[in-house]
Amino acid sequence: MKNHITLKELAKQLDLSVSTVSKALNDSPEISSLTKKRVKELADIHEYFPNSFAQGLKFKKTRTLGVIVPAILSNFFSMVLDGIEEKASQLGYKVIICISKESIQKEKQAVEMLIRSQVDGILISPSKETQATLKTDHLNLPKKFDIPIVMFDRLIEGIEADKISINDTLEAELATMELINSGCKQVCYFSGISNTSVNENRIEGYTKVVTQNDFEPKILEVNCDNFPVAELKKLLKNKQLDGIITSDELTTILTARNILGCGYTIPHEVSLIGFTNGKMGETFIPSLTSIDQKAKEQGELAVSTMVDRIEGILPPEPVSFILKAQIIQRDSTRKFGIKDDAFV
Amino acid sequence: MKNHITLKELAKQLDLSVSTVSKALNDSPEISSLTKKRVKELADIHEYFPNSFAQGLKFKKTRTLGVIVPAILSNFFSMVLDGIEEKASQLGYKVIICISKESIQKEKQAVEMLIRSQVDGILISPSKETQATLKTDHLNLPKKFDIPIVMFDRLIEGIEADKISINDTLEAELATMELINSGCKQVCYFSGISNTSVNENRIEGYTKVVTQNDFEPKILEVNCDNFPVAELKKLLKNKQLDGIITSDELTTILTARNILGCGYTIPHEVSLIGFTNGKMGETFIPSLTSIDQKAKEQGELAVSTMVDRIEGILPPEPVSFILKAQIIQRDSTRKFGIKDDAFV
DNA sequence: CTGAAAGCGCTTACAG
DNA sequence: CTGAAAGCGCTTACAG
Repeated sequence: MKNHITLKELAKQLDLSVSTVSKALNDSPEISSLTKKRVKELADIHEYFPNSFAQGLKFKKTRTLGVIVPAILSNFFSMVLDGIEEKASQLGYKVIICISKESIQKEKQAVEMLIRSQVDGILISPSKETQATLKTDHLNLPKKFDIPIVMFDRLIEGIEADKISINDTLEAELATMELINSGCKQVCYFSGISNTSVNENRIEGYTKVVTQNDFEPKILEVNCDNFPVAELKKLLKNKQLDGIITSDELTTILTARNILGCGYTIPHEVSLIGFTNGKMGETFIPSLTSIDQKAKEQGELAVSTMVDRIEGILPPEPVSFILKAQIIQRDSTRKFGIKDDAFV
Repeated sequence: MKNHITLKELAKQLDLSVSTVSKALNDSPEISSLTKKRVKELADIHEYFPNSFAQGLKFKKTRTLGVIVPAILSNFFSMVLDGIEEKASQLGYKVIICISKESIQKEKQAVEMLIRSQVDGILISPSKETQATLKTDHLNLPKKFDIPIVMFDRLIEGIEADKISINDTLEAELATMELINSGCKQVCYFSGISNTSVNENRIEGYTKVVTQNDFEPKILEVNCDNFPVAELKKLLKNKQLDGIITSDELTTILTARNILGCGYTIPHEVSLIGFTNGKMGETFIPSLTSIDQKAKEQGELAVSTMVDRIEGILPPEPVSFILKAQIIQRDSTRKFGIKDDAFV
């Protein structure tokens, strides 16, 4: 930063005033084209960049967005970040990324840090802890500084923020129906992401459809560090399980592994649809039918919504966008029309 | 940002001067403790944060690091980023993340943007295009502005930068030996990341060991969007392949899938060791023996090295750190001591 | 068409 | 112990 040439220095070398140099560089119509040319040439030679602090002090805009995600070692959030980065750089915004590690404490620190850095807006998917405790004071802070928030994927009611998500309830309904239509009698929901709005919505959708079909809803909590094999085995043995909706990529893969490990076949004995469509499910054998949550699109839309908000294009009331997810048919489900043995 | 209270405003309300308020907030010994108390209380009430632009203008330090990675949808780089973010936030640094998408053009834009944002340092793993063309002018730019660079994983000679990596040549040698020791006669290298220093080093190590063992080195270029199944099948059929080193996670998984798809068994007919240890390989059936490249550690070390550099702790000459990778034994390789049928 | 001046919000040597 | 002043690098209304 030492050698950063300044307007002052440029002005001195050109024997002009700082104001003139500034205007020339900004292509002000006030300045003669000859002067502009001289100024720009020298600026090029010295690789002049305007000092962004000075500009920030003036304009009170940083063209920087803060992003807070619960994790980065997650295909879903990686894809969201990919979308965010791509759209932001396309629109000329920088992105500061913070990872809350599902901790409300780290999330709060991140919010404060981003405010102090004067980001123009904050994009956030809240931590599990925040969603579980509903302690959201720190999420109301940015508003006090006039910094808008866009929440994505995991949403919290009562926070003034624009919201981007899919309809998790509906998508869980559709996935459950899909399994039932393909002949499943005992569809369970395997949850590896407790304490998230997303999970609760999916359970709601799942439960609704299962109940309508006179089945008993059955939810298994999965700790990915210690998969509940015994429970799975019991369900399989007692014939209480022939279809599964899983909540996230890792849970999906581990579930599939363990089903095969217990000696059952997929999709014949057990069918499986997993939330989040990623490489892991795609490359598993058999490849897994997955729900594409439009991660990248959520990221892109979060950014463009934020930029619209910053630029005052949006109405004052928060807006919500709900993207349509999509079931990607692969080999962990039986195809429609091909009936289960029981129906033959 | 509108409601951001300033020192001036605070001073007015307290009937003090701006200087006194500033000093009080910074705990200067010049200020009486009573005054400090009054000032701090009011600052708390108004949730005062110092304006980081103004501070930046003064101190010429932003406590912000720029990071440029080729991709984020990669387990390896996600883990590096995880390490970077964790260490940086621990040391009180913010992180601006840019993704080059393996394009020299995007990489150059990112460098310029980061310079303009006056980051205190830049951490970079260069794009394939940069490594292939060796056009590195844009990587010499930061030095002109006294912004230090730390390169990680993929390195380029001749750039003044601190460097963090593993010894890819050595690790490829060890992996190749491991396969040979377990009885493989025809070890191939499958490359999905051409045009990277990392890849070339691995090929070098692989070639050395294979040649020493009087085998013919054989390298297959893998395009992950269009896996060369025909070539694989031919190699398998002609018995030219019973062991594989793969260059990256996706190539590894696709290779394993296709071997099984061709009707061969892993590890009995073909053994496999893959670079990059991630969830995909761990959860594959069979689980895949992988080389843990210490991704997170590379990220953490890149940050702490950068901070040492910024704080002037390091000697003026660039330093290099080489981390030791580790082979994680899983089920895609035969165990030592269990000889191949041929040896019984 | 060019320039002097004020101001963005902060810090810090210097006075008192 | 407190405050006036200068300065960080930029922009922009205002004068000339």
